[in-house]
Amino acid sequence: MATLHDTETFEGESFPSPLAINHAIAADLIAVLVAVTAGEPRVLTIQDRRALPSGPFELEHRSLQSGLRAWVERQTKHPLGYVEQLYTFADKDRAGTGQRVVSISYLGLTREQPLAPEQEARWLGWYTFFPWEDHRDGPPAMIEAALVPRLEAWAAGALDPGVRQARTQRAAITFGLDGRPWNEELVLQRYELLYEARLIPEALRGAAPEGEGFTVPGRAMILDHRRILATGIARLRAKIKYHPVVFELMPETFTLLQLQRCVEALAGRLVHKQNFRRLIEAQELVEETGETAQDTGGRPAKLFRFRREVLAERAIVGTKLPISRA
Amino acid sequence: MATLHDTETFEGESFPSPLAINHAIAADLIAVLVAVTAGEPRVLTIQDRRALPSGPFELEHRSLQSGLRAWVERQTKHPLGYVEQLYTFADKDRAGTGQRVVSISYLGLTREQPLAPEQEARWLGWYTFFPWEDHRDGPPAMIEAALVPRLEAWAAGALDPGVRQARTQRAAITFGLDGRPWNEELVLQRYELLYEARLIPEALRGAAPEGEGFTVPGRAMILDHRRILATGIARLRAKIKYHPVVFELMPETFTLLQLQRCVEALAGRLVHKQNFRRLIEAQELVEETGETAQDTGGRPAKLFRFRREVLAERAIVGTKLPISRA
DNA sequence: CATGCTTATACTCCTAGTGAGCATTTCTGG
DNA sequence: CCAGAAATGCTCACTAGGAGTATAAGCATG
Repeated sequence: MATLHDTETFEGESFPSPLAINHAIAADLIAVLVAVTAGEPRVLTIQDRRALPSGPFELEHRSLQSGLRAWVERQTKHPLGYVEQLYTFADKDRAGTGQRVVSISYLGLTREQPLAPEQEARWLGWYTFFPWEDHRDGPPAMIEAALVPRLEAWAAGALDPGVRQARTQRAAITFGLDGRPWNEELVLQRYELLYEARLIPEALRGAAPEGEGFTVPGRAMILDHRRILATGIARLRAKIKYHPVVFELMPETFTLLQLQRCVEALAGRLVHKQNFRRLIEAQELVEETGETAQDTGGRPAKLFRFRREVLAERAIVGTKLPISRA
Repeated sequence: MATLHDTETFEGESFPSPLAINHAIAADLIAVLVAVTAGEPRVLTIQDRRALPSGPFELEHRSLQSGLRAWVERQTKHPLGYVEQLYTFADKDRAGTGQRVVSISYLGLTREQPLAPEQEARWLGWYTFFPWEDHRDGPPAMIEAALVPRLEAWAAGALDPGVRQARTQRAAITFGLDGRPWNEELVLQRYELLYEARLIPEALRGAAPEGEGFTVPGRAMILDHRRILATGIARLRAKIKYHPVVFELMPETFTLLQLQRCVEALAGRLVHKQNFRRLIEAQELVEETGETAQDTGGRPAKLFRFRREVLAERAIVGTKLPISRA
């Protein structure tokens, strides 16, 4: 049928009926599957650790979400505790082939299970892909050593002084330079900045021959998979602050320090122990099991379990506007 | 080509290559276009106010986002100040035809412009579709009068006492019953609750013949467009709290009260005037133009303009975890 | 078995943000 | 001149959350 996006008029017919089929395209699902093991955030990868698992668009399921869940659980035997749609990518030439592919990406939280050795899938720490994102021991040295000089060169390379200033400012804000605070949620912005500055191997593909140009440490992935992973990390780092999803990554029972280490692993930065406990307990997110963990290396810690009831008891709040409660 | 989602094994080949085309499906874009006119939040509709504008999946553009922007601006002559992807819907039988359609929905902010009279598109206040969402004059009477009794009946209709209790609790939380606070962000949850309770005409289609069953006030839309609209409203209500997008809905210059009325219109609730001003000025989001508006009916108000620089100066923050700044 | 290391747990202090109300100023319309 | 409507300025009280101190309870080791 005729599509109308060339029509310059805007009359009755100009908006096609929502029932009309406009373009047949190809679609698939891409999953960012996250677990936290031994205090490290990890993602499931395939293809020699260079790709995120992607799968068919299943037609049988009630919803995309349930389709994704069933597919992952069948393929990996990892039950998914939490699933959330991330973003739909359909940029031109994503695949580099001229082929238009729509990829609907999802974030899934799980607990790492042993993978059969013949399987191609591997769990890998996500800081392998984003070494500049782990600030648990302070800002990684590679930021000052490798990123800053190249970002400065990139900024200086702009002809227009306004652009130069804007690039410098963007780098300073996203990477927390010049005494600015580090904002762990800007994962995607940082990746995109490095991409624009052509410091990411993925950005050089097609243009320069592989191997040319200075690139920055951090494992590359195929196509735009690293961007999708960055999107997932950013979403998760934001989410843990107002929704109790961390517990989907924890074992059934855990100590408060384990919980804290898990949050820190995801956020890539440390939190104040006493305040963390105060916050968790004030919200009544957990309850004691009555047991203690003896292998802490110090005073035994009480074991806790997530109070699943809170998911029903509460709705997510979080208000920044001066809203009257009257 | 063969899809692998029936395979129960998980070996090398089980994850198809991301380049593989798994299913050819139909895709379109759906836009929630919002403006605030005369203190009322409005959305652009077509098809006798029963549908959101939807359009073709454009292949020429660099990205989905730019494709949507170009399409809307060409069709409606409304420049879009802000565009954000909402959600991708592909649930089975969304269209009711068995046809699988993927709809990528977007939220766009603009300023209402006159529409040519022959155009099918119409701006309509969004509370026409969600009369229970406007709490600017206190909770609408229709909640107590029309919603609560039917939700109670629905809850009581469950055989299992646990389900009864859960339904009652959900209704109480989402609608702020039993002295609970009203949370304006739960737009989608409220709509889905009413949908599940079969109080929404859209939920009765196909099952019961049209006209049967008690439904609740509020204009219906085709397919799942009202759900998409609810998603957009919810997203916008959340967004205005931590990102300065309201200004995309305002004229070039405005008084602080106009700005406040705009926020209140979107949030569906009132804010404390003095605190609102304090917040806006503390964040240095606006600057005085030097002029005053005389037609306020009282003391003339200073006119302000949005300081666009803040978009570059700042990154969005907002932290709820006890994160150390050291 | 005393000592020191490690971790858990309990309090205290301080400050920025913010909800709420009062008071004063400056306009318009009778 | 007076009432009404906003705009604008200021105070107050409370809370969340950042940071530090102090104490308790285990283990390893000489």
